Amino acid sequence: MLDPKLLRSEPALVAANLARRGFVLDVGALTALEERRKSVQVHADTLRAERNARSKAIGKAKASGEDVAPLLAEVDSLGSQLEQAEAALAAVSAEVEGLALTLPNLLHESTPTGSDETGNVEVRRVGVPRHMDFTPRDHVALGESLGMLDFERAAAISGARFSVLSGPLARLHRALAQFMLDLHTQDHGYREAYVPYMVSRQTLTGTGQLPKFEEDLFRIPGETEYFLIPTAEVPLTNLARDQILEAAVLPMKWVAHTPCFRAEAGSHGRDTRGLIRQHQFDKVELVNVVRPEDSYAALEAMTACAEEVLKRLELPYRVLALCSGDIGFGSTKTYDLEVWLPGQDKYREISSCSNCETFQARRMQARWRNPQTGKPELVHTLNGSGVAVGRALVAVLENYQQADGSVVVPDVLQNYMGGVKQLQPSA
RNA sequence: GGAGAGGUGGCCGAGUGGUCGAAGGCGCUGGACUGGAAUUCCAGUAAUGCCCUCACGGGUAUUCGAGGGUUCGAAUCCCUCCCUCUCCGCCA
Repeated sequence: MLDPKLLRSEPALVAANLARRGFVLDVGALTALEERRKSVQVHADTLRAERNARSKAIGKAKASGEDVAPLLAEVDSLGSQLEQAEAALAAVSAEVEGLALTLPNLLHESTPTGSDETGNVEVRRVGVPRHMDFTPRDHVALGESLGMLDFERAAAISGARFSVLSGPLARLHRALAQFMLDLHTQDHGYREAYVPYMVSRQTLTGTGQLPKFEEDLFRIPGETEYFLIPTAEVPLTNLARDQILEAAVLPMKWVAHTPCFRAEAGSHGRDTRGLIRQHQFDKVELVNVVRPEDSYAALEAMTACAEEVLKRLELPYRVLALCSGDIGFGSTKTYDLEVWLPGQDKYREISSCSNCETFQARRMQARWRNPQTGKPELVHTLNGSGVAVGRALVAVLENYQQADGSVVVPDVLQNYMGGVKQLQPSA
């Protein structure tokens, strides 16, 4: 959510910023709505003040034993007037709120302008794709020929966009997650968390997935409404919800390994093959809750933490600064990490690190006590994948494949594989 | 699932229809005392909207788990829901 004060005082400025996203903010309509809200609220407040004053007088009169009947008569018509005014206020407030929740975040000045992913700017490229003197296969061919990856059984169990991993491949998947968790907790100062995978509507509103992107989520019917988390960003960031944090506890650096569930609405026909786009996938997620002045340094640091995963796995990748047309709803600035996939002969997204500044904090009422002012102020929140486990598995399979269809286990994972150094068919 | 008890400020906790944004305590901040500190004493100490003000600040409204209701007036009474705790049952 944007700062309502800024929205009121500088609507043109806000509109100009959002226009870089291709988002059209109707300043005239917004201003008119705001004017209406203001007058309705002042009216209701005035009536309420009147009523309060008179009620107080009645109380005093009663206490001193006077006859309160004439006072009661005076206040007679106030009730219905106030009721009407409050109903009007509730209606206009709901309208304002509804609008506010659907506005995307302002962009940081360093976010490049562009209309779609072709406008993203490559910041750096790390590692060189390995030369293969054979035609590289994609992870589906590799996994299936190893006999460890089964989309047919998954389809029978659940339908499209699910997978079954088995044997050493399932273990490799687990090894990747363990490796990432250990890296971030031991070397990067993150605190591990185990969090709910089912969350409330309010929680998803806090991080910005709702109300606008409900069709991307899985909702569980039942007496209590739950949604499956689309990312651990949701529960981790909401750890700060409705809190006034002491300055000393900042920055909070959380890491969690969770499954993620996405309906992938609107992506029919995209990445239908393989593990790239599934309804269920695992991810190791990083979340920072920081003082406002630290958030851009934190974004660089968090991106470096995600990159370290790929460096240690010796996977070639590049870093993109997402442009205004491709960046997420709640983010002011985002770096995507794209890993090299020989099977697709291109770089594919494996991590996304974003600074949300106060956008989520305002929705969640996540604050800290600023020692300078002594007042509660909104924190900045950041999130980043560190990294997507399923896609990391894809990258390992494709980059470490051998001519004979076997796959070498990266050095840093061998301890997690009980000494297994290579995935062989029929293992 | 059954029975009971609760949810009040940063924290603990009093408050069963009016002068209650809310006693008291803790914590925190400032001041006095001290060579410095502890102790002690004094004072201050919620958020948010709107209006006025260049500003300092002031006014007003809302907020006592959430939402409805009763009433001139609700932290307080009624209804629904959520959450926490205790005991029992069940269970991983």
